[in-house]
Amino acid sequence: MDETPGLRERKKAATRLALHEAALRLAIEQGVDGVTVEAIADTANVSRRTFSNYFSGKEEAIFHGDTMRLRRMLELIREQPTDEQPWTVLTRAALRLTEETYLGNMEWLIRRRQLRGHPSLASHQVAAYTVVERELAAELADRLSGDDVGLRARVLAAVFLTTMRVAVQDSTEHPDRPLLDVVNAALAAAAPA
Amino acid sequence: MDETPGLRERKKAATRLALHEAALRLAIEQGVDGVTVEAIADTANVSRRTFSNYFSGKEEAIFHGDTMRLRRMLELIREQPTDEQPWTVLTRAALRLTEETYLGNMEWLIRRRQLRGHPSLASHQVAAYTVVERELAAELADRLSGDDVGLRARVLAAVFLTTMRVAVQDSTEHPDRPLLDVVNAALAAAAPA
DNA sequence: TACAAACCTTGCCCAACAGGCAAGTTTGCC
DNA sequence: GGCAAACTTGCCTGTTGGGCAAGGTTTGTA
Repeated sequence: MDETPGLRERKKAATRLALHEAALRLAIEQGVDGVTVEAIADTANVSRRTFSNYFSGKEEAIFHGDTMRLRRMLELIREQPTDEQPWTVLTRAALRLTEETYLGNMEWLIRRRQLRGHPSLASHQVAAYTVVERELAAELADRLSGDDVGLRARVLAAVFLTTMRVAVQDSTEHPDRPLLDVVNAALAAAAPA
Repeated sequence: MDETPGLRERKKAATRLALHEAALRLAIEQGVDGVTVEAIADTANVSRRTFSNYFSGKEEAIFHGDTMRLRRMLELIREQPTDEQPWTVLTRAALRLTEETYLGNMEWLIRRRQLRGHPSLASHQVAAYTVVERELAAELADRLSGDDVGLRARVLAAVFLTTMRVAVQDSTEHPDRPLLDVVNAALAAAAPA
């Protein structure tokens, strides 16, 4: 374990974060279509060309926060014993992640909710969630047995991620209800037999 | 019921279909990135500008086949009695749709499978499936009762559609296995408690 | 049948964008 | 210190989405 992953890596993470935050802020302020990649890059004190080295488009930059959360969730899943019921593992990871979100960078939730009313983003959010689908499926495949392990793992991963996505979406539309509640209810509704 | 929805509508449907087929064929032949919107429009004997009147990008054109299938599935769902278990309704609709796909335009399945190996499309396929999510959720909400009807309907819709998507994806990667098998197995793995 | 309104297609246009390339700069490592 | 790998930047090109307005087509109505 390298405590400090090297200056280069830290700088990259910093620029990526700066770009993400600039994108998110500008998108909230001026609407997604009102923002240009150039404006985002300027705000992050970086050239437009460099933006392209980090993200393939503004939407990807906007959802980098979600991406980081999902990566963290993968960790939480991998940390758990392999002899537990897969859905139990997933549920626990989801709830822990939600707690962390509240304890730590609650910022995320707040700004995330302000994206409400920019519906053109929906498809890109979905895309962000499906990026980790294969990775999660691979992890789950190790925890399954019987027939069709590959397919069942993919289905389980997709079902879980889509449920999390719906929970977050629903939560942005009902900001008064605690996210933890929504996640709980959503997972309960999706729990496989 | 109007048997013939008018000349104008028929022409539009024809153009849309021509664009879709051109997009699909060219994408299979030359790879998704190797095709320009202009080439697609040319092949369909229509101006580049007109393409934009029908689709927002080549990927949307490519997945128009999936979109039509999903619209058909919505019909199959609406046709069913409202006092059945929602998941039963969904399962039945999925199986009927799969049968229809085999009986009628088997073309779809064949060409669809040839898209394997163009992974950049994955996110757009997901997008195509989520377009109908709200519509399906609305339909399901009428068939649910109890608490959290709105959320549960959205979760159910999302879970079902994502399962269908995974089934189709998996089927393109295992072309030897009948699609009906895959759909069955996927739905069984996702069936909620 | 005539005709007006609604609707489609097309060409022209422009700002935005992704990404290849090469020169200059920074970081990692010995 | 010094070299190699990696990163940033500017420049450039082909592609793209979509606004606009001039024509042509379809539809509904009289």
